Amino acid sequence: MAEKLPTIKEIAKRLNISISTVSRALHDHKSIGLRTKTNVQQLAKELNYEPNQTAIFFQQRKTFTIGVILPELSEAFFSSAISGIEDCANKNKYTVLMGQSHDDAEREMQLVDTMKNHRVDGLIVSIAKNTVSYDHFERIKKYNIPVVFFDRIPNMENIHYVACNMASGTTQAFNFLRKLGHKTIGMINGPMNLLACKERVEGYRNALTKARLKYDPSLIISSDLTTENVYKVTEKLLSLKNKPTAIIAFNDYVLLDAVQAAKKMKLRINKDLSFVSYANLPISNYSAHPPLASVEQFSYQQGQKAMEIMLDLLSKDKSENENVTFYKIILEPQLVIHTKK
Amino acid sequence: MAEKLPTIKEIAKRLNISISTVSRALHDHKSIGLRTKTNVQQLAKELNYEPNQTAIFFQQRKTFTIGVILPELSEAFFSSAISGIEDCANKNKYTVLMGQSHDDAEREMQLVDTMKNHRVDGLIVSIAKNTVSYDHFERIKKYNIPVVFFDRIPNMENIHYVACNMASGTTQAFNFLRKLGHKTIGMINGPMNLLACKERVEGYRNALTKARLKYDPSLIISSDLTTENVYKVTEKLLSLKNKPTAIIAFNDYVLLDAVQAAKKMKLRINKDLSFVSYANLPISNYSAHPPLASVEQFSYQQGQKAMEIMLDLLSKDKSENENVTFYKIILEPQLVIHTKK
DNA sequence: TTAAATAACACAAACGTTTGCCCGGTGCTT
DNA sequence: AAGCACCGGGCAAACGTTTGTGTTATTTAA
Repeated sequence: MAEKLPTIKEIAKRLNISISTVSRALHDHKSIGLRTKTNVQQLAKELNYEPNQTAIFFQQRKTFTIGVILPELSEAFFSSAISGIEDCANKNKYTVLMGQSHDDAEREMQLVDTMKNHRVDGLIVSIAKNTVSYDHFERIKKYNIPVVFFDRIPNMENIHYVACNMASGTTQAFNFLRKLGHKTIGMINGPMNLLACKERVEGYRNALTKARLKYDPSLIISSDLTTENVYKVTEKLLSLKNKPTAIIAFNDYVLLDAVQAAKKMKLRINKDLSFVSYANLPISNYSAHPPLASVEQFSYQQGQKAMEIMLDLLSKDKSENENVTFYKIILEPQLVIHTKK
Repeated sequence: MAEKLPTIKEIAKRLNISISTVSRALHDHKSIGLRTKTNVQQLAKELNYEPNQTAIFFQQRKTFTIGVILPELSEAFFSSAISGIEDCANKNKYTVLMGQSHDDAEREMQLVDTMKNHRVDGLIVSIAKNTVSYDHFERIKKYNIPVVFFDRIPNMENIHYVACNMASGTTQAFNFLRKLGHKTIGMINGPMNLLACKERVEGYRNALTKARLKYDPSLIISSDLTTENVYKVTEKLLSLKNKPTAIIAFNDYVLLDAVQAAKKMKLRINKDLSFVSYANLPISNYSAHPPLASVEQFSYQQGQKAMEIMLDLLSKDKSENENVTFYKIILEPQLVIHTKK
């Protein structure tokens, strides 16, 4: 036990040949004779030789590692997304170094630095909800480490990203509720520094305009997404003179809290007040009060797509990267209508 | 753009001093004069110098990286666990390299190899449900890479692990149902190669013995945990002559499927048939048919504890590791009784 | 038969750090 | 004045691999 791991140097010594020959033999290089080639490969098997990746990483200036930074793994949306990332990475010989920002901008910064020092080949990020400064992302681009964002996109120019068209999703949700007869529709939105939140407003207003309805700004409230705040915001919405009969909730988690708030106010779900939300997480299938419909955001696919973009970026050599066009992949979300059981 | 990253060599050249002096200056080594120390550090800032971790990893034979292999990140139990691992790792300057086995033993093997080649400092694993050969784990131990298992523990000697006492959890669940008046209690168990499943049976039988009841083996059925199989197994249980009035489900996901199966058979949940399950995932708080109680397995804490053990293992030098005693941390699960809303 | 091509391998540099050891100079003690 | 301890710093090896450039024989073409 605790034996030294075998190296090509060791193999070379035993076979009395040079290190470079061993290296080439193991790579099936054509300039090595069949005889020595088999000798080397056989001895390698015997010794249980495994190349030391850290040495290779160092020498090749490439780690075959992708850093993934996201807010919170316990959220189904993100665990599903990283699952898509990892599956795609794994198929292409990459591994995933992961870190959670816990929605803390400071920690996100540190993670970016850590990953940079680890010399990840690329970075896939879904930003923290309170990230407002993007210096750390600007910095890392200088290091020639490509960055691909997904779902939570910062407000930056010239970035690669994949996201869902939340405007369209919101419009779908809105129209769905309209068709059910709802005239006054509220929305619990998220922090406005997230692109997706701006898009939600956009989609909401588009739908209004198309329906020739007037815009009441008080019907859209931004929340910081904490349980307490969602309660507060929900109560606020339901206390308006122009009181909504339906609410579009930021996501399925927010929905759960909003439902609780509404129940406390003695409202009957699906009678006095209906809900639609985003994400379409598995929980909504089993929930006591599922939303009437949910905007599916295809988290797994978003992760997968982000990784595919990354692979493409990495396959091009740096010179090409200079004036590359930026990927902006917009997936079309899909309103999933939940049938009553 | 695409500038060469600064190295200590570069700094040395500019300051016309030796490389070793730069290295020591940056580490605040006492044998370096204050003058040169500040010079070096200042220039390092200016050039935006960052040490090349891949070089350091290589040189130090240590990567400050922990490999984590688990079945499925989309399962809340595991995403919560890895969350605990990552938080603990991050606090201690470690990063997490992660891989999903998707409950496939073959892939698990590959991941172990990949991680070994990446020279992770340690490995934390929750095994795939169909893993029966443990060669890959035996092998990696030879490489002096410590392995800590959690939750899904293989049937091996001399391993470190942290798990919940499922026997005790099952006994708690059983007694809870007994007190509610249930006489015939079924159990949907998982694959018997998992230690936790054996323990479930053990806990079940212990409770029976203590209550001086007879053991009916047909009331415990192993499932492979797929939706179809859970349906099948549930139907089988409910078709017994000695038909259970309550079922202990393997976990909250299995519960969901079992409930559906029961509903198809026109049974009224909580009247004709009651449920208790394990894991206590968030979904059970919002579910339409939550279990009467759930055995909390503290996934986050399990992950955290596993990482703590790992840190301890890594802090000891190899010589000590030879005849180290093996950590077997057993967390006491807690039956959480769900109050009716 | 001779020059040229090729096959098969060896040499050594390079990747960026860390670290044990060495060395010249200064100040202090006897 | 000689001995000593330090202080501040340089030299070079080592970590394991890849790869461009020799260096030989041996074969091939002319």
